[in-house]
Amino acid sequence: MLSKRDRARPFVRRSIHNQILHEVGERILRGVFMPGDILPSENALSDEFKVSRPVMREAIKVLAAKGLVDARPKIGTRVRLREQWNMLDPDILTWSFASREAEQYAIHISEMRRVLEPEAAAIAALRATPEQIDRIAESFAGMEACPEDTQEHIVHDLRFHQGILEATGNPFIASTGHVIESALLFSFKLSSQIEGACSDSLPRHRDVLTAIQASDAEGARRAMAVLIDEAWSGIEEFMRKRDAALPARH
Amino acid sequence: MLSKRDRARPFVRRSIHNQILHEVGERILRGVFMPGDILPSENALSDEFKVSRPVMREAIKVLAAKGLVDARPKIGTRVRLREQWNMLDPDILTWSFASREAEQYAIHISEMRRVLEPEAAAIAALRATPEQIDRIAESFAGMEACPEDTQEHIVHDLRFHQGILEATGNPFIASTGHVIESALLFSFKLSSQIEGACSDSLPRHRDVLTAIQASDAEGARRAMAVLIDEAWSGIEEFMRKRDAALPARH
DNA sequence: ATAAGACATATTGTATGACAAAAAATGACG
DNA sequence: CGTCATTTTTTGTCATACAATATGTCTTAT
Repeated sequence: MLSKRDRARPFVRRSIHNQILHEVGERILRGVFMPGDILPSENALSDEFKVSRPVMREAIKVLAAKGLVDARPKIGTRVRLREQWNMLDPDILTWSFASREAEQYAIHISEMRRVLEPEAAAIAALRATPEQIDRIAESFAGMEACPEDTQEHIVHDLRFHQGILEATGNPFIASTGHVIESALLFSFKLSSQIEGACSDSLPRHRDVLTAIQASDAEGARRAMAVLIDEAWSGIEEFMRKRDAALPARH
Repeated sequence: MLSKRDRARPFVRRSIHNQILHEVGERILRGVFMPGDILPSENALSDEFKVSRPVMREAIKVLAAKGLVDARPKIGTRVRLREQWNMLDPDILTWSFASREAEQYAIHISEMRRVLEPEAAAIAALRATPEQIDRIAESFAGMEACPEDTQEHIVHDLRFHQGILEATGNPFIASTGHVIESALLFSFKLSSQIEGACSDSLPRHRDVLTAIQASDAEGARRAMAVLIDEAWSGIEEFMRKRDAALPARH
């Protein structure tokens, strides 16, 4: 039942509970279960997924914890309105990109990066400890070592940005790392669909790194802004190309 | 067992499962269970709280969903490192302010507001629909109607800021509303401890509103920055006063 | 006929007990 | 002494039963 999706996501999903959580969560994000809808009863769901009710309940409780649903006796489990969803939850971010509006989400996430990361870089430039700077520098070295558009490159890229967020010393800003992660994964998925056109973002990353090493807040802010803008226009270009190739979309 | 805390939090906690979730979550944030620690086994915990194991498990699963713990067979349920916690989760935000580092968290949250909200106001100034502007204006009217430092005033204040976040049209930015909420609740709790000194933030709010109504992005950005800075310096002043009054603080 | 109240009903909430699976610790054997 | 099987502990899963809750219906009295 989940075979296709399982192949797409390499990491193991140990527990049955987890598989079901992701399946139902994705259904909600994909609009199979719409906001305001009442989910099938726990019994019906546990029948459908061939699991016991406790397992089903654990999954539903987790969905409720993320703000996706609201369970009440006699009423049932209702899908909450989108405004109530905790879009910054890592799982919800993942599921978002399985929905039909994935590109809309990408646009919004990019906008959020544009708000957060330049400022984070500026703060990091002022506060980063030597160890934190080292970690950012190592990530950059890793990016240089791996060819762009490879899985490994993405990992280092992510570490680079996450390292900056953590170097702000602000745990709340650091927690937005998941947002950046999903953005990078999306751009990777997209760019792997089209040949060539690697934007070569290394010089921009270097600018950010050197500014942070020099405790140059203003420079870090600007370099990061340029980096994100370029990355985003690269993605936009991809999408335009793809739309031109496939004129009959929807 | 939970009576003191129950009195402090007016809203009902329907299910036992929920009470336990909050109790254990708060213990983790308070450092009773430290990162790296293994929680007592499910059986031990369900005994302590006098609940069945399924209920205990549901609570633990929710904690795991928020990134606080990681359960594994034979190993147990380990408290994850703080960097792994999803600090933007509404519950974790709430529990944070029950910890001894509440004021540190407040500082960090304020910094995050300083990053997010001015930009959000600028975006909202460009994109807000008439209905969204109406909602912001109504919230402002509500703030004018209620005396500062009342529960009602806080509610309208929160709606004001949340309305701006939603008016960005960006669901991820809108989801940061919980961060602002916890900041407002904290400042309310703090200011209710000390008499007088209402900072009178109404004029600043009006500045933001009029800028948004005029689609003046730059004006909205600056007005919001001023608003947050003033609010924060008010809080700082409170804390200084209190520290002066209670010199023997650990 | 209408309105108020009691009751049936469906759904989530909680409890109990048992077994499966996994992984670490232990002990036996080469 | 090292390697492999065994034991053991903890979470993972299942099955079933009953309690609590809120909706909707149905009865009854005015």
